Amino acid sequence: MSESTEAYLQIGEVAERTGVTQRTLRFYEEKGLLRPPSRMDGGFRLYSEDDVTRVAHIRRLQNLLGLTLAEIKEMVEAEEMLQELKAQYRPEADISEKRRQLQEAIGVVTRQLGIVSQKAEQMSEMKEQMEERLRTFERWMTELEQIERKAPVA
Amino acid sequence: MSESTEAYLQIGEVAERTGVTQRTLRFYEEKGLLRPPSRMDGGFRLYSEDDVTRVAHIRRLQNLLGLTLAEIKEMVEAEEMLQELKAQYRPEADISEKRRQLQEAIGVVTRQLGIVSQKAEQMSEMKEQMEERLRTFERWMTELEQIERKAPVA
DNA sequence: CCGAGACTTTACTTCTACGTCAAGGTTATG
DNA sequence: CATAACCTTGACGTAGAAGTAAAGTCTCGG
Repeated sequence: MSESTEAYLQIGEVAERTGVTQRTLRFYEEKGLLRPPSRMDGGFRLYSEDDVTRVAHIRRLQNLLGLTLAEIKEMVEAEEMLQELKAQYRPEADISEKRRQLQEAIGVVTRQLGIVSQKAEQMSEMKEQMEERLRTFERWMTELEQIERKAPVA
Repeated sequence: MSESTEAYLQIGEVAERTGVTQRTLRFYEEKGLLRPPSRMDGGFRLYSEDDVTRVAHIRRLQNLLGLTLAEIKEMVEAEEMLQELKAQYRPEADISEKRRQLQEAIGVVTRQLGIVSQKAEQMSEMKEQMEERLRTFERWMTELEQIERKAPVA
């Protein structure tokens, strides 16, 4: 096989490399989170490295931000737009349309950034609380040990 | 009614104050996330202020960290332990047992802190990436506007 | 050209975290 | 003591995010 040009991956490999199941990959495709990949003549899906990256991204959005797949879809579509704009940045056609797209992309990212910032902040707060709690525990432990030293277990 | 001594709350009030439904409160109880509250003679649940706090805590763990209720239960049980230790800190009985409990609590909190720290860090990373992305978008927008100024829309 | 293993779609199932009645008991108040 | 407002348990339903099984198709190495 020509494993040189672009190194396409079958679903099994993508699954292995991303840590999700094949079912999940098909599911994401079905839900519009992954663009339908190209196919071999026989119908086998052929993914690109970009797809692998995207899956990783999706998972991070899920795990870190706890977004639903519907919400993630929105985010992913903004990425999509970015890619498109990047690609066809030369053809100077229809600038006002590009402006519109760009404006929307900025809106989406701004909202997302808001979410992330807020969560990040709350997270830090929580972290400090837990550190404080841990210090308390450890102080108690020290005290307990001192008591034990004075009056050892029978 | 004696609304003086401890100000117990019925499930409706707790629901209102915590922003979750009554169903959710019963559900959390069922799942062991909330200790079964005391009851009136007729069977109505009577919650304490502590319960309200705990529900808020549970919700934060859900929203911020995206933990499952099963995972949250573990965390909440550590809190429980903390409360217990705090309460019966005077009776000097069975110090080695207390030590054991304390040690376990420290372990749990340490693990939790690990999770939170990691997530917080990843969150910051993500935030920076998004800020970077946003700057890129805005730079492009500026460029587009300059182009438009030179060659206005027909 | 053939068989093992990878892949396809379709369909049904599971799990979590509740929502939504239903039918009836309790409490506070006029 | 009536009655509205509140609560009880129980049972069934649902949305999101996949898991699993079935039955058939494709690919590739030998």
